[in-house]
Amino acid sequence: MEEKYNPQNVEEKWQRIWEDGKKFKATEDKGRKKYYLLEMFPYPSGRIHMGHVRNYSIGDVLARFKRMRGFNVLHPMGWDAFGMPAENAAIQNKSHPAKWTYENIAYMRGQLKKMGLSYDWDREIATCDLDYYKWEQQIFLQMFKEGLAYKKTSFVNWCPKCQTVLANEQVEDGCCWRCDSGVEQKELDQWFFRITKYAEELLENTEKLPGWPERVLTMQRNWIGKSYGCEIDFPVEGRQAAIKVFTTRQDTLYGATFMSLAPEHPLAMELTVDENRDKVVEFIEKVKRTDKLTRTAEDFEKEGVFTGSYCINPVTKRRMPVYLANFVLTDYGTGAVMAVPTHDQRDFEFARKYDLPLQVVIRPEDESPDPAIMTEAFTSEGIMVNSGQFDGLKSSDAKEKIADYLEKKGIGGKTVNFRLRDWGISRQRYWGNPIPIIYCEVCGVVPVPESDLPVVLPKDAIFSGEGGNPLAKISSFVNVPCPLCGMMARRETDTMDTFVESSWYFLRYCCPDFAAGPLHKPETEYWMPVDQYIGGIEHAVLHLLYARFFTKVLRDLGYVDVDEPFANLLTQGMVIKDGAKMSKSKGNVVDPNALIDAYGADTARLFSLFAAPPEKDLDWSDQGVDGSFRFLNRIWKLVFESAPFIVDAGAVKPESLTEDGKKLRRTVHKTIRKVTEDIEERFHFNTAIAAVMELVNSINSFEPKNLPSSAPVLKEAVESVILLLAPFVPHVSEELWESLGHGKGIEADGWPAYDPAAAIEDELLVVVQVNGKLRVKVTVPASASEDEVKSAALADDKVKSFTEDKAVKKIIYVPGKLVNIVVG
RNA sequence: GCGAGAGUGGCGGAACUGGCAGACGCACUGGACUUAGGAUCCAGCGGGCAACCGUGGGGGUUCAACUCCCCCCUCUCGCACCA
Repeated sequence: MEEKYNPQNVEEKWQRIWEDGKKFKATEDKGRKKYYLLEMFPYPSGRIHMGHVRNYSIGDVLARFKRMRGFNVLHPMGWDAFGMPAENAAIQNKSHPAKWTYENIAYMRGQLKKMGLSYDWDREIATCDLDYYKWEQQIFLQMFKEGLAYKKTSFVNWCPKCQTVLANEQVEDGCCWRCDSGVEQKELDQWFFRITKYAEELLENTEKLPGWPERVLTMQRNWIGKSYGCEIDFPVEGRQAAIKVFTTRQDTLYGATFMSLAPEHPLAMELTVDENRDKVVEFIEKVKRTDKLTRTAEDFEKEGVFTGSYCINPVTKRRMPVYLANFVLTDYGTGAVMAVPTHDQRDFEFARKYDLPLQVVIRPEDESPDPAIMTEAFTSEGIMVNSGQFDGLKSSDAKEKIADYLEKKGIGGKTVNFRLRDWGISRQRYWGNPIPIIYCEVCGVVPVPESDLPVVLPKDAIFSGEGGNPLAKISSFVNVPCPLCGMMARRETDTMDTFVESSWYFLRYCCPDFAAGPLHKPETEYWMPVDQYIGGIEHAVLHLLYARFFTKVLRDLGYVDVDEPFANLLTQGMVIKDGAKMSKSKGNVVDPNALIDAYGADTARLFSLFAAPPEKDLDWSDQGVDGSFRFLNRIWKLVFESAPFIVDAGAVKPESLTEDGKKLRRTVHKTIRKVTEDIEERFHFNTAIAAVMELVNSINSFEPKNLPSSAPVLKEAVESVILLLAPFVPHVSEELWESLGHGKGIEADGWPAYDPAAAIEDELLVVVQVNGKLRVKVTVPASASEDEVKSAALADDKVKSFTEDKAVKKIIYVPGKLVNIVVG
């Protein structure tokens, strides 16, 4: 053992031992309890950043901890490798997305290995590998067969110059982020996954995920958005047609004075009378030119246009003018809103703007609002008025009664509505998984036969950045014979959303080499569900909901038999520096490479775990890193200096311990308990590390170290420090463990055992309060009775000075902790 | 606007079911060792001379509140105006 801690030597040595010995290879073993630990896999953007360091350090603590506890741990890593940045880089560098991606993967894999993360690299997956995405095509075909993948038209943000679809984040002030042209709404034929079929189960199962943070579940529930309401038919005047409306406020039905349709509503043009046609067309065009982002912005002005038609309120028989309104969304409900300006704020503003009638139907307990002078809608519950037979009821009761009434009259009825919409997966991009579909003029939409899979992404595309999807310009790819009739047909050139790959990669990790299908049941059955999933909070809804959806689909297709993929979820906070998220534009990025070169991976890991609990944001501090490095040096020195005394020492004999020895041993076992609980139950690695630091401080002040009688307890203390630190700083721990004569490696020797007998206190420190204020602390024997503790408290001189000449009213006693003397 | 979360020393953070506010670390101050120190070791470190005051602000419940309840303020994150 060297006198000085040299992280580079130590880390290289142990990383080689781990890799050569395949120490982290996971093999199914029914005789052992399995633990599947997973961190969200990275996008191969080029280099790892501090967020990765943090995420993977957190995961590695748990992986190593569980292995030391005897679990059969699966801890895999891979790459979410399809996506837009690769394509952009190809355009910029006149290169190919595959080249860029695989180079990045190679570099980043090296970086992760230098972190000493305990992955089973034999299970590595890159989603752009044919061996991965071809199975996804098979799953797609099965979903198509089941009606879970289907095609429909929908509106997208479209840049006319780039000839490409834009995500909301690529639209800046209504213009394309790249060429600055005005963005339009374009109707495109797109592929969708029918996630709404699983809306009910996805919602219900949120109750069965106790290991998920409550706030993530809340966000998912809100996203799915189940609401109970009514569908109501409003007959159109002078026609057979009716406008169907969804509402959760059927109690306000008698106050509906006009109708608002989404501009995309199928009846919009049909109901427009000739003399209003120009204005309506102009309005629809204007809404089409507005991108989704702007349209949903807070300060977006509510505007509309009158179609010239009327519908009839089915209960009041009032004529209701039919408007198109820019704030009504075609995707939610039925795309039509019965407008109740007195009791809905948006309708109120709209009515004021276009001078539409108001009718109050709910009033507060003690006043009667006057529509003429109202300044805002009354949206709370109240008493029904102007509502026929329902007058006088509480509005909450009227909801139920009106729903029943509508059902009886055949005008409408109760219904359940979900906010959740089907998942659009079509992307007009090259670097993604091709959708295995062929369009034949005769046979129509033809799925590629499974025997013809895979549809290989062709290499020979040109990345000019102009004219849309490069795939569509490869004629050998596009022009293929129809699998049914053999006539020339056209291949689908859309690729799948990259969220599809990340929706099932955790299943493929169970059987990454299986060559006969996407998944192999014996392995998925053994490993699934993921016992602990770790990743950023930004995935609280989309990725985590899609992965849950896919798991249910694959269950119903017979591939897996779990309902939920992730038993426990830990969402970690961002890495912050100088008050902002680390980013190139802010110039506050700390490069992991530089950190590891200067201090070693153990220090990088230790600091990122010690500076904050995982779920909170972490404030980066270069000085804090120094502190972590110093701590590892102190440990090194402690082991180096105590080794001569303890290497040959025997086991502790509790009966022959000195007072100081007993005290040190008590600290050791209390620390073992605390660290175990902090890791296992709370993921509070920062306090676990703090506890070990305290133990180290106790060992350093323990004297004498050089006597034979001290050796056993000193040995136990020092070895406990090493073992407790092993999940956090594995390299240095292995080295120190070996230097004390242990040859098998730390994980083989296991997690230290907590001995309750060794942690028992002889004496207790009891806090004495007078009227709730701390006055003194008294030490009593651990065996002292309640009366003895109270007497000891009252006998104290300082306490006496606060209690004399006052009557003791009451004494509160919290066993082993506190006495509060109430005087008056 | 809706939804979710957070406010504790100079800083990061502790305080787990209401029971010692500030563990642990950083920074800082003083000292030791020293040719030297950005190394190491020792000591101190919320404010106030003190009584006391202190967990964003104001009320409340309680013997006791960072913790529970009500009102307000500030900050962060997410979003698909959710009828």
